Amino acid sequence: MSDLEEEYRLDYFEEHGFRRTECSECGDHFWTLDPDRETCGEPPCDEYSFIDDAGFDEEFELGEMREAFLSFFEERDHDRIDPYPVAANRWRDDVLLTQASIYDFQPLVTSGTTPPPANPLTISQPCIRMQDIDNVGVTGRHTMAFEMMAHHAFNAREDIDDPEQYAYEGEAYWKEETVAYCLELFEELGADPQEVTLIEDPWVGGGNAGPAFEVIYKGAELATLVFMQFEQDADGEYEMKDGNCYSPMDTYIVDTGYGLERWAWVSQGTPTVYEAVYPDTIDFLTSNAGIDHTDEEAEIVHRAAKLAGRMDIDEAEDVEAARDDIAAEIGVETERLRELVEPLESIYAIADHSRTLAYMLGDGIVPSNVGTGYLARMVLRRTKRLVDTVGVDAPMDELVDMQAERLDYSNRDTIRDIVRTEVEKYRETLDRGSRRVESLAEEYAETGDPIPTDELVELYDSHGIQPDMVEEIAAERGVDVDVPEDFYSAVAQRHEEEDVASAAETAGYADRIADLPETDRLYYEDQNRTEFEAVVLEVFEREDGDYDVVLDQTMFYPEGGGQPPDHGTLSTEDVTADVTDVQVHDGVIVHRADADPGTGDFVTGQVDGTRRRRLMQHHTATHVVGHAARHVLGEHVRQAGAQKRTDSARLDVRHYEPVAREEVKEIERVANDLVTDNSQVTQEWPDRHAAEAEHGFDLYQGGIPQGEQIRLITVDEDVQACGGTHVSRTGDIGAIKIRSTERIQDGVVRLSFAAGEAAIEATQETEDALYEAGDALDVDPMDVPETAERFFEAWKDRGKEIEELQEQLAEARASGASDGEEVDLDGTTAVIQRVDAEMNELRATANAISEDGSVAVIGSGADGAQFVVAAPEGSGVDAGAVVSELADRVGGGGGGPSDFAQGGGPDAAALEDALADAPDVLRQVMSA
RNA sequence: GGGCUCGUAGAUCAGCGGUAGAUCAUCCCCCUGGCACGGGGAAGGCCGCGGGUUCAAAUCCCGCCGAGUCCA
Repeated sequence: MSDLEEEYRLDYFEEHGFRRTECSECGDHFWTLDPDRETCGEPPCDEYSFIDDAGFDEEFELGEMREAFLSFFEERDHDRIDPYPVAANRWRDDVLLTQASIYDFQPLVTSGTTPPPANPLTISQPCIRMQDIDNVGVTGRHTMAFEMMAHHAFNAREDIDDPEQYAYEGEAYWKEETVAYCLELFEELGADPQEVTLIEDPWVGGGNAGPAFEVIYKGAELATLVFMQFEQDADGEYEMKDGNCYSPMDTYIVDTGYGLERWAWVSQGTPTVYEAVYPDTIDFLTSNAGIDHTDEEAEIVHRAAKLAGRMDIDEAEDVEAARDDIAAEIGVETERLRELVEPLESIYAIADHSRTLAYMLGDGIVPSNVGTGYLARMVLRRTKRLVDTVGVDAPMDELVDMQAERLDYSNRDTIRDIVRTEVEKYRETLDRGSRRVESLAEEYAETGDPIPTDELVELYDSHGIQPDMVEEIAAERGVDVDVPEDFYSAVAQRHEEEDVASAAETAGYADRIADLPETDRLYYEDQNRTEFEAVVLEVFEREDGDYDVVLDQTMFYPEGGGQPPDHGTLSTEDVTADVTDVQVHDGVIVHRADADPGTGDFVTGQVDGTRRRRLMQHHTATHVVGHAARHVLGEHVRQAGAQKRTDSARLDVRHYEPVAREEVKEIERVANDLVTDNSQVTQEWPDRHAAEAEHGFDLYQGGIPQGEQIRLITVDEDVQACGGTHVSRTGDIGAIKIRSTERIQDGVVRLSFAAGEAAIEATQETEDALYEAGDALDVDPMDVPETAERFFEAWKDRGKEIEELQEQLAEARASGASDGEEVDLDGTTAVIQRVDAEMNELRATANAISEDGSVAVIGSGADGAQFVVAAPEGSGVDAGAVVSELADRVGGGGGGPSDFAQGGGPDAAALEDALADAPDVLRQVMSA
């Protein structure tokens, strides 16, 4: 195993007089200019020394700092790149949120598949790290939202067999320049280089690794310089700290990260990072919450923050532990300190969370119960709780809007709307929750037991009610709550048994087609042609008897982008094979055919034109409907999935509330206006970075394509990266009919629609249903709604009337008792009667008789054989036992409480005999 | 994407195989000089929809629709 030590020996250090030494406290190796330095500089080995003693010549606000950084690197031949969205799942599917600037370039750029937008480049990338959520506000240094300033260089080895296989070649720069830039930046800002240390700290992440420096200045970690150059490899010669082995890659990448907030903080020397980042917001929130400290109190808070900053506090729990020490050092009671500091901690967190929400919602995340939407919902609810606890009296949408304004988002109205909707939803959840907890607390108040853990887990997991809320409500009713220390792991326990379905291994194509050339895709050349000539390159016989045919070129569109494959035929002079499926694997298009056209032969391909045309209409219509939905519902609307068919298509779209009927009509109108405009639908193949720069990541609503060139489809103002086939003018769609909308998940709405002939068919189908309903009701179709309503009302009235009549009839029967047999049972009268009617009537009759003081045994042969037995109180007859015995005689069963029972069986023929035996049965039961 | 919970009167919920209930709201009557309260009564239900099991389903099973919630 090679050690990485050599990797850190740079000429730069040699030339500038740096020395390598080992920290006397933690044992890490680091580089320094200071001949006397013994410790690495990072807490806990050293303390923060910039608080009240700013680290640079000038103080920088956030924007100033960002500009200083970016222009510094611009002056040194880096291209400035616009930041990417915080929703990283807009361009990659392995993560939800952007957590570092390098996320922007993974995986396609780092692997060398796609060129970077510029090389080298500099960027200030907004990031969100949810894992820090508990620390925000409390530790003084953690923020959930932050900007990672960075300079990146993408390099590829030239001493390999085929340097051209990568999207970039040669070396922009590597370690020497990276370190030099970093220290030059410090010097330019007026930092004392003697106080800078570079700690050797190998980096590992996402299957890659490499040497790295943590750059520390006055106790604060201000930059990380990562030299990504290894990839995971079981046979690799470098063993990294994660225990895996790594070997060198052909590409090697400079990945740096400079935390903008920390740089601004160090430049200002405020006690906490929040005061440097959100001075205005904090002023607003403190005055709004009515927090007004005396000079003495302000001094205590200031000293406490300063002390906390100096300590090694990396987690919120550490703060709690440190609170006593801090209070002692300042000379105040711990409790007093807590009262002063805790509201401020909440306010810091509110400021940070509001900014996080502004980023998330500004970048188009819609709150939901899945994905990034869920994360946004969690942040919003947490913020709302903090706002309520600390007594801030401003609406949430205003707090978020303040940040959105600062971040210069243009969709602020939508953001406010979303926040208001979410807050309202949360209020409803809390209402529901407290009602539930109240009734539960009352239940346990009666028994005197504490509310057990499994009830708590259930409340949290299924109803979103936090244990502290349960405690609060339960306490009002004097009920204890059993909250275990490891509550959240008890919740996790519940999820542990969930099965992890293993993905079925698909297609054994990979090795079989690896040597075949990529198929020429004729369907992009002329999307309206259906006939073509080709040469058969290879034929594989399938296990099911069909054949997989590979051609040199094809007009057949393979399944992709939610568009199903073309069907059609491949013919030679001898054979005509039906094509029923077309798939693409690594650029090789495979046609599934029911006959073997013969390898090496010429074939004539014929695509099923009707099917293709219908699919194209639906595909273009999908773009049109998406565009119309965006127009009507708002800019946040984005595709969350789509499927096209020959008779209909569906488009799933992110939206935060149900789509109203009026909105559906409006979308339909806008969409059909686009059809009427008959504008050209164009395709082009621009460079991907040029396309991204011009149109943004909204291009990738249908998925993220690979490669340096991407295919763009433009329909009116709507531009999307799309591999599907499209009609050439919007007029060719014919018509668009939205058939239904439904809520797929919270935050996702499905629009189902039909285009072209299918739209006509869909309309006809709906009309048919209406006509049939009209026929059935014998009214004009237009009168169906009114008539249906009238009929439904009349039907309900009749039900009530029947019930009333049945009761009257029952009473008449009971008082008349003419056709019933009366039996005397030790002073109590029993009436045995056959009434061939339905159960309701039987019950009513039995009830009426029983109310008159007699035992009732009613039998019916209307539907099999059925009995109802009712016994007045004190009769000594167990109705359940009687019914059970009688029902047994007609081949069934029955039962019920002793005063009223019912039952029956299929054998109607035995009913009379059973009723004849009833007196005996009654006597038997009474004596039993 | 997966797990869990819930759909019963206008609202909130109970019932969880055997006659559909409570509270609030609504309407009427009584009490009062009037109001609040109190008392008496009435009206209000495709028990989400569709299948299945059963002599019998609001209740058990399956599917669908709708709502909520936790996790990745």
